[in-house]
Parts: sequence; C-alpha cells; structure tokens
Amino acid sequence: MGKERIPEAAIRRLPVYLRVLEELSEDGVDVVSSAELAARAGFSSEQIRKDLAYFGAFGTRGVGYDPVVLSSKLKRILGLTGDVKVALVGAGNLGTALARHNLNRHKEVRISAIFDRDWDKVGKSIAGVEILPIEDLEKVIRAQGIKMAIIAVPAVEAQAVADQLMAAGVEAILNFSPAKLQSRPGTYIQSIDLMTELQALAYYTTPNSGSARLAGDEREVSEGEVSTV
Amino acid sequence: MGKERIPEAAIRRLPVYLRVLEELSEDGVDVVSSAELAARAGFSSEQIRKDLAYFGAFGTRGVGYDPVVLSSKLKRILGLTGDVKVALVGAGNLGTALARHNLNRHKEVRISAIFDRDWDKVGKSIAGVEILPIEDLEKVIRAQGIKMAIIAVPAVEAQAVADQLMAAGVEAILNFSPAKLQSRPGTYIQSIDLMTELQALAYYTTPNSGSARLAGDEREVSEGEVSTV
DNA sequence: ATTTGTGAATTACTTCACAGCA
DNA sequence: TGCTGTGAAGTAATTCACAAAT
Repeated sequence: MGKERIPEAAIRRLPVYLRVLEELSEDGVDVVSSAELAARAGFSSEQIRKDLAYFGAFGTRGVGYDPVVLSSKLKRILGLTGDVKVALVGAGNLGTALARHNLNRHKEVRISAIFDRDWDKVGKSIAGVEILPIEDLEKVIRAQGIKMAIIAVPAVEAQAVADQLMAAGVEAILNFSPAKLQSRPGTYIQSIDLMTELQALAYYTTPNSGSARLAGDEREVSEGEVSTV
Repeated sequence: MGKERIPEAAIRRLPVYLRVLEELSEDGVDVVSSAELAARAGFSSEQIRKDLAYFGAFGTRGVGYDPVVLSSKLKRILGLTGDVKVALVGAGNLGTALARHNLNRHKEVRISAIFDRDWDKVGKSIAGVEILPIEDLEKVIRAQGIKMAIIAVPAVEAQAVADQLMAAGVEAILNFSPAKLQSRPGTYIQSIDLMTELQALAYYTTPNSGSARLAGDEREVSEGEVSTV
C-alpha cells in the first residue's frame, strides 16, 4: 500500500483510467482486469496496478476490478467530486475552442466562468457561459469558490493573469501560453505549449531530401506500440 | 559528445530553447549563457547543456552560445528546415483554433492542408487555407509531400484517420482525440488529451470541504518553482 | 486457475561537481 | 576567471517476476 511518494506521471494517468472505466460502467461491464484496462487505456497492466497501488487495493485477486467501484474511488482520489468549477481566462481561438469542447464532453469538470480583457467580447457567451471583464476575476472566482483555471491569453499577459488567479485563491492552473510562469507555494502550474509540441514532432520525421541531421540519427520511432492517450 | 540514446524529454525541450534563442536573436543579443537561457526557458542550466551535448558542442567555454548559430543548429537537429508542412484533420472547434493559432505565431511549421468529412465545411477556408474533403487526404498529402499531421476529430474516427494518414506517408502525428491510437513502425504518435489534463489538475487542489481523499494526501505542490513551459 | 499487489531489478532522466578550454 | 561539456552520482519512473488471495 502507498506510503511512497506518488509520481506525477501516475497522477496524470488516473483520468485516463477513469474515462475508460466510465465507458465500461455505461456498457454495464461488472468486472475488468488490469490487462483489459491496459489495452483500452494504452498503458501496461503492471503500470496500472502500480498506479492504483499508490492509493490502496481496489481489486479482487483472481477476478479484477469493478468499474463502478473503481471509477468512484478514482474520482475521490483526484478530487473530482461534486461540481468542479474551472475559470477560463482568454476567449480567443483556443479559449473558445476549449470552452466548447468542455461543454460537449466531460461532466467531471465544468468551465463556469470566462474572462477576457477585450470589452467587445464581454457580455457575449460561449457554450452558455457569459464572458466577464477581467476586472471581475478575483470577485467572481472567490464568490464561486473556484480553485482551478485555464490560461489562454498571449504570452505577455500570462504572468499577470497567473498572479491575479493565485491572488484570488486558485490552486491549480493549466497554462496554454508559451510563457514560463512563476508559481507561488501552494499553487500547481501545468503548461502545455501546443506549437512547441508540434515542432518537436518534426524530429521524428525523415528529412525530405539530402542534408542529414547531426547526432540525431539514432532517433527511434514506435515499433507498433500504442500511443499514450 | 552524443553517442548515447537521446531522451525523448530532451527532444521536447529543444523547441523551447529554439523559441527563446530566436527572441534573443531578434533583440540583437550576440551571446547567451546556459544560465541565462535556463532562466528564460524555465529549465536548469545543466539540463540545457546536457541536452545540447547529445548533439554536439555548440558553445564557447568561458563565453556562452551565439543565439543565431545555436538556433540554426537546433532547427537543423529538429528538422525544421525549409518549409515544414502539416496536415490538419478535423475543422471543429479545436482544429479551427489550432489553424488560426498557427497562423499568428510560428513560421517554422505551417498548416498547409485542412481536411474535414463534413461537406458543409468543405470549400470554406481557415487562416487562408481551404478545407478539403477527407476523401482527398491521401492524394493531397502525397502531392505536397507532407510528413506531419494533427488529428482533431472525435475519438471514434481517430484511428481510421490515423490509418489513412500513415497510408499516405505521414510519419509523425499529434493526436488531440482521447482515443488510444495504434501506430505502425516508422510512425511516431504523440497524444495530448486536453480534458484529461484538466482533470489531473484537480488532484493538486485542496478539497473544498470535508471528505479527505485516500492516500493522496501527501500530494505536493510547487514551492515557488517555475513551470516547464 | 487466474489476476491482483508489490518488492526487486531495470531503465530513463536529472543534478552534481569538476575538468577542460577560451 | 568564467562558462561549457561531461562522466559520475543521484533520483524518478517503469518493468519484471512472483507470492498472496480468491
């Protein structure tokens, strides 16, 4: 049982397990093995068992896991209980897409407040949520008790927005700007830089013609494995 | 010098270094230390030196790196030379946002073809690029010599799209669907599941009231570090 | 008979610490 | 002197392999 430090990588896999388990629950499946879960989630079965073991023993030996029970445990572990509200700052292309995307899918987490500094956007709605002026950020976040936020503003504004969010009591931030953000103690910041991810992809392609790269020629490419969704 | 295996983590940092170096180049900076680079990129200086060392020795001892020279080397290593074209499949909220996002920023990589299976969208343009029917995918990708693609379609369609892309000669795919994709040898697939990332964030927030989580209470939160952009 | 849960072994990645060079 | 480049050391994460449980 888990008295060791929990790898961040394990935490980030839990929501994937959760999604698969909820699909299985809906399909009325009443038992699933770590091997089956592994096949559906795209990780190894040992990895799944190890990740779960950090938090306790949720399965039955010789049998497997109950999707309903395990998904409920995972939600509890992740803190996805009740109505988890998220603030979105920046209603540009990406922010708008994220808000609409969120509407369709997941019920676990809900974008419940959207802010933008552009007064032309204020008052309009995305996915049924009204865009508010950034000046109202702290007031609204405190009133709603929001603890999570998404930053989808240009790089130059990102740190200022992060500071406002942290001042308003936000404890976890998903940052889509390419800026390196300074966090304060008690706040977790995860950054995803989409254009940087895209550029890194190029490394795994073969040069179109001539001109080999430097040492990078032992670059390896998946041998029919499964990608980590 | 680099005869060891190159960590995937290092590859994914290179584009970040590249962005910082290009900013410095534009500002006319003619020398930068790994420490300065580290501060701007959000990693440690040793990490940067180690990452670069996998590919060669690009600096001058006692001095530092020339931003123009080093950014040129990094582009070469990553394969970001000439006109790197990317196909985008799926012109929904996220796909559209990515296409517009790409237009504004990076010149290194360019979305040069967009596909959607919805005939209402076909013929329209995003960021100056016409949306083509998915039936034309292989023909267009081969004609343009495209090696990289972005999948932004619903989960159920994702594997079929990936198969078509691989059949058309695409070697690296950035997958935004929550589906676990099977890749074939010679193709690299990187997946980003935005909703899953968002759910993982919840783990790092404190429970709003009552009901502690399971073993997850030794969850740690950054102590004023810097996030990895 | 089958599948979990887990220490041990392995592999991957990062940080240290300092020799080497301008 | 100052900063790079790099083996060695350390830490983190994954995989192995098998005992425990039903």
